[in-house]
Amino acid sequence: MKSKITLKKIAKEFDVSISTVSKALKGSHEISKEVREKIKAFAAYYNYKPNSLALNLRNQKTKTIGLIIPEIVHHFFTKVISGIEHVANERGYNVMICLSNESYEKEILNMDMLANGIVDGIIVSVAKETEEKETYNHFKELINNGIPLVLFDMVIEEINCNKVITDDIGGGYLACNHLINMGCKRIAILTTPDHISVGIKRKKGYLKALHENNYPIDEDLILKIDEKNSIEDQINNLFELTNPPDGIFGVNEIYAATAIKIAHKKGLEIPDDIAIIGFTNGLISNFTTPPLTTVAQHGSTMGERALELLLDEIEYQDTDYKYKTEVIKTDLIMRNSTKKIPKNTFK
Amino acid sequence: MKSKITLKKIAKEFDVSISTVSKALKGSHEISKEVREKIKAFAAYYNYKPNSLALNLRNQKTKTIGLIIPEIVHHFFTKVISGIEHVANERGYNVMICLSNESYEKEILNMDMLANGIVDGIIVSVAKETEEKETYNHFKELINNGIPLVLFDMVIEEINCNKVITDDIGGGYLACNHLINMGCKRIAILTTPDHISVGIKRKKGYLKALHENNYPIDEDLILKIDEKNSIEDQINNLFELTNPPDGIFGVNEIYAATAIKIAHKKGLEIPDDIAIIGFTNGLISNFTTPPLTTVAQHGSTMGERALELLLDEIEYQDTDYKYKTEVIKTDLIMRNSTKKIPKNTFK
DNA sequence: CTGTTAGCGCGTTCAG
DNA sequence: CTGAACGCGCTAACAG
Repeated sequence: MKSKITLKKIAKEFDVSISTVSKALKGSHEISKEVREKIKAFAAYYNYKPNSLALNLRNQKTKTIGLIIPEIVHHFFTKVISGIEHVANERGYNVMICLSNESYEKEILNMDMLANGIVDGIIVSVAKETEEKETYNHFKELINNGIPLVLFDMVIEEINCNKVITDDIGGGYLACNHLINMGCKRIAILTTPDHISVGIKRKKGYLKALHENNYPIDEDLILKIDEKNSIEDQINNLFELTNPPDGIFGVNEIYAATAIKIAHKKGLEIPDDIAIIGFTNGLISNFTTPPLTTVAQHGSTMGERALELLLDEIEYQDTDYKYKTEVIKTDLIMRNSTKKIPKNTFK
Repeated sequence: MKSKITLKKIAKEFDVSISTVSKALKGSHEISKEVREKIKAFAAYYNYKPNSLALNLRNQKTKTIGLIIPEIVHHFFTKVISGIEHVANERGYNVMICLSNESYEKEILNMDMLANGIVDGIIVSVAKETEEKETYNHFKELINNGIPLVLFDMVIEEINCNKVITDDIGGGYLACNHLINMGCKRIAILTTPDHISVGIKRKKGYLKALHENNYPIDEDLILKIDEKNSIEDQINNLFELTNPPDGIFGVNEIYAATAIKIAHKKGLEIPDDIAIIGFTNGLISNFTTPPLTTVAQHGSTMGERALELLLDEIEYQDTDYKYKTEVIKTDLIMRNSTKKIPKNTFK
């Protein structure tokens, strides 16, 4: 268990000064060829690597950026991470990933940790609890301390920084409109409670599509799922309505996949008796029976853009930097859970 | 964009020395109560936090550990990360996650990066390419440099360090045995090419179960899937055999779920015509039709144990530390893809 | 061609 | 009670 080799040790070995070694290793012509080669060979043999801590301290930058996400067991976030890693590699940065577990406390803990000089900038998707509490001082402090911040996915309007968001309204519209085109007459939405902004936005898109097509809005068909209780039970209630839906839009993959599961249990045919569409093109969608039509969110693009914006800000020289909000469009991925022959054509 | 506050700046503010400030903030009784309070108040107001880089450099430890995994878009790895994060939090450590993308080069790059003083220890699941190449010098160097290393999941026998592995043989045995108990007569395995050790081990368990039950071994039923080509096409061939299987064991979730998909296409009933079992209890298994019986791998337990072992080594004082290999048992998660009435009882 | 010095931010002697 | 000096490992400006 020998400890790491340092400039100092090499210097002692050859009985020269530390700076001579430093220069020699950088191939400086100030140092005689002879000494240079000797030192280089020795360093190579002992696998010398400059200590990053010391370099970072000296350069006042670390070439690493911090990422705080609420949960990692989500396909969307893993895609975001892939995107971030991708551009981080290209531009010579490292990524430090932290999980807030949707907790306000842990989000702050993570931010404090990262802010102490460890990273050059931070990318955050805000925890649900923080969004609920509506206390955002930790973000403001961060910005006050001059540490670049990019929010993505779950963002906060009032914080002045770069942002990357999904076009949730457009996506919700896309989904609902698709069901309408497929001939559905009673379209339900499985959404989140009111404090989750992405759920609200996707619902807004849903309502917009209904409105444009002169569909009535039926509150019975708007199910706000409380994740503290059984998701299956709540969705089940929808199927037991006297006037049940013939189309369902789940604002995430789990809700939609669970709806498929329950439809099967009820002996309904998908998509003939009921069409189902999800949001986020994750791992599950491809393996349900039938495969789930879904609104793709392009997580890795979001990750890429988020880091690019962050690095722009970090590496920006002048003082007139101005923040952007990028909206990433969604796409419809057609699969068999909605391949319904339009009713008006046939029946 | 004011830059971060430091001891130096506080010292200048009150016209005292840096060390006075340092002591005051630590509540040292060497400093007069008056000065102490004043400085503390000022520091709190400006949200002073000691620079981690400087601390780490001074203390020669960083309280962060590195994690290198081949891929993040895998439910298993996200569970491992959760487990690691969990004990990291408890014990005051941070985690730096890096992706090797199954590439030998990137694995080395990541290790070099982490080894330069950034982390106190490293946890790795070896990339497929590394396993294929069988060149493990980077691990040996790391150990030579005195940096604690824990391998998990994809491990290398010949490297002398702590290890945490799944009981893959036991799991394969469990899966195959279950199919036998369900009355399957011709059991196929969807496995990996021969250089992937976990695939080999799961197959070994499968063969053991066949052997114990006096089942013949039919090479036609052993399908080594080449992921460079279409998984669906390869599995499809299995169904077209003149003597097709009535039970399938997929060594991972994707293979098993794909088998379900194809069985549907062929118009087969699951589990009556064909029973299917997977490995790894991921997100997909719960949402196939029927839900997939599977061998659960306890990723988060593996993560917890891996970090615990690493911290044991890091914090160990004496020189007689000896390495362990922990084997994490698997469990059978019964769902409907194998709920077959034993043939010998009925038919 | 080589060495000295200073400084990144911090904590810890040791003198005063 | 307070401050100067040192060292963690490294680089860069400046002397020699």
